[in-house]
Amino acid sequence: MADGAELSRGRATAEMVAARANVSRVAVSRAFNPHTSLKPEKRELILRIAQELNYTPDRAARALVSGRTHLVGVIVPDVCSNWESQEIDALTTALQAEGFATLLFKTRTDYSMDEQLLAYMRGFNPDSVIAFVENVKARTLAKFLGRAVPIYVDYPLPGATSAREAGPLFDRLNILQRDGIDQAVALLQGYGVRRIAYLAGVEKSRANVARENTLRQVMAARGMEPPTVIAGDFGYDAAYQSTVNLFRVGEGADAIFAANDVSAFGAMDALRHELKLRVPEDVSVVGFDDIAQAHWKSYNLTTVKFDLDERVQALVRLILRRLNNPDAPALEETLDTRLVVRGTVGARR
Amino acid sequence: MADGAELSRGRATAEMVAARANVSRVAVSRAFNPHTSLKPEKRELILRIAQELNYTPDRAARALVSGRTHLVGVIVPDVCSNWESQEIDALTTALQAEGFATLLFKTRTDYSMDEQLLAYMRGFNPDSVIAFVENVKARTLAKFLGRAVPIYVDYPLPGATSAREAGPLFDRLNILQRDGIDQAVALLQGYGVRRIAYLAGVEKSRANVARENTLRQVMAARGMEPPTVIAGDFGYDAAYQSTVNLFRVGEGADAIFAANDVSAFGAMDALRHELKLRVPEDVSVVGFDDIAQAHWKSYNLTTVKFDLDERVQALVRLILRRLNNPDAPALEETLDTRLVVRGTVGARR
DNA sequence: AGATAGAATGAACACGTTTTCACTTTTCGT
DNA sequence: ACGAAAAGTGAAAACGTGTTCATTCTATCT
Repeated sequence: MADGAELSRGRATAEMVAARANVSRVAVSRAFNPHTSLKPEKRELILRIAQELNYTPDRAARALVSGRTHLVGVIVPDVCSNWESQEIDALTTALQAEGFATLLFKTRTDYSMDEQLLAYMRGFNPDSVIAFVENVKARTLAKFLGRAVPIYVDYPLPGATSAREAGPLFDRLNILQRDGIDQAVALLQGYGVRRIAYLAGVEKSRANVARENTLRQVMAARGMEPPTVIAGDFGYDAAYQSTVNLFRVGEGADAIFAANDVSAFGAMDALRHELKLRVPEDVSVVGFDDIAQAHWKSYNLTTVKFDLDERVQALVRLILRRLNNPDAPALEETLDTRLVVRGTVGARR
Repeated sequence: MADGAELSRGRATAEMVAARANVSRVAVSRAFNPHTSLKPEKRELILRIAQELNYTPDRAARALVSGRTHLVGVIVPDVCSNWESQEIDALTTALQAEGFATLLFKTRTDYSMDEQLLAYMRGFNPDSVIAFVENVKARTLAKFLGRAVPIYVDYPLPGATSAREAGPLFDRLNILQRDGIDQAVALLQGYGVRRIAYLAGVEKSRANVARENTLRQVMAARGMEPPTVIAGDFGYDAAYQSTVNLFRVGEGADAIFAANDVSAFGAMDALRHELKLRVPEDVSVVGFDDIAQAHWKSYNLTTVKFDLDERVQALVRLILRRLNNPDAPALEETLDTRLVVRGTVGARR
């Protein structure tokens, strides 16, 4: 029963399992790969011995020969931002169930280092990439990512107006913002709101631009004056300050439409605790995302939601599809948004 | 100028760079490894050509021969939980700066699948592991992790009473809860608080047990009756319900000491919006963590803080130290906590 | 100038797996 | 019971890099 080979780096190797089981090293490899032919009892024996020895095929070696790392790179500007942390959470769970793992990278909030970061990430050879980046051109992405599969969420790539045009590597998941925003504006209008202020996110980010433009279109379609825009960065503190300024220095508003829920919280706290105004009796507030905190009693925020689970499922489906079929034509899926009505929109006093 | 080799899998290889630069493949390898001897102008030439060809040494091949993946596995029960998302964020930034990447895994909130998850993670060969797991024994960890370096945060491993005893693989970072909790209790006592309720976290989690025990000890040392304990799970909703029960069915309390900030928010919202009690005039509230939301105006929470940046820096320092010197004796570092006074503790009406 | 130490170099091997390709054994239909 | 088809098998060749080791070149010292 002497297992000829020594412990290599503390881990068992296929060679050692083979020696123990009196089979060839190739048989061990086959035992771990489902679509190969191997006598069932032999496979069983090998797997048992492998378990005894605590053996698992080395992923580095596997990656070297197969070109697959089973890593999915995720780039976000801010893990703490509640929306993104919820997305990362759901994504990690889903990927884990499929035999993958999340490789996390952090870009800067102002999106300034995106290109270097992509190059850095490429070094880890992820099989696929989900990126919340902003200032990167389609061809740069193609250059850096090599054979990896980026799935570019939410917004069109600059330099490629459609998924098709960007080449087969770029699948895309769109969020149709119009429905939810239209429902929100309709609700506000029904309560007699006339002057809406848009509390912006990071100025040139595509999320912010898309939301602001959609809001403008929707309001115009309903015959309303364009919204006042006040600055923000998707964060609480900036939202707080901007809201205070809007009412102290500026002209105020009947309602605030925030670029995301956290901004809405900042606006609400400014209204209530600094400006001594009531929500919604004096000013209505609408958010975007429907993060978990939106239902907390202190805020109870009316907000535009898109279904996170649905989105993550779609993302993982796209990733797996492309990995199994790298040359399939680019796919584009679209998800809806809808308004979740809670307590921050109401009749004016 | 014909570069003899073809494109391999879409990526340039050291062979191709060597051919272009008229040097051997070994020279290319040396150009990318700082502590090797290579004529400066030659290294420069190689690096230039490498950049032209968009070449980076393949990490899978590198990992195969060196045994280093430059991956750090991080296991958390819940990415969304604000404390953990802030930790992940800081950790990712710090690791990125050192040439590593965060490999993220999610365990279940009740910590039930920890062992399988460790085995799964081990398959990816992380160089080091930072785990928020609960029900895993020291020897199981040693078995699964092989040569990887787990750094076990906050709480002693079951089956190993000291870092030393667990063997050289286990460094540890302790949080000294006593100081901050004592300051909080002193503050409460100063305002005449007598009956404190402890709003618990996940029942058997080490974070919860440590906080409850420390609170008991501190209160006993100050001559107070032991706290009433009410159930919780570190989340908002459970905290909300438990607080309502405490005052509707149970005996109430002068102050609530919550296991973490999110629980404290749930308790505050229950007090204010459901029970129509004032904070702090009727009931004082203290949290634990000092997450970003704690300073939001709606809560303005008095809470026990430990410095996240300090902690993350210590963690990364420990990781790098062990990677450079695998056989160094186990190290144990300790961090302090302190009370951050805001507006949720005050004189009773 | 000669001896010598040190740096620079490339050939060969190692890392642990998957895959191809012949080859051998088993299974099945008649 | 025979042949053909199918399934099972192991030797050898990849995959792309880091690391010895013996060799050649260069610069320094006496």
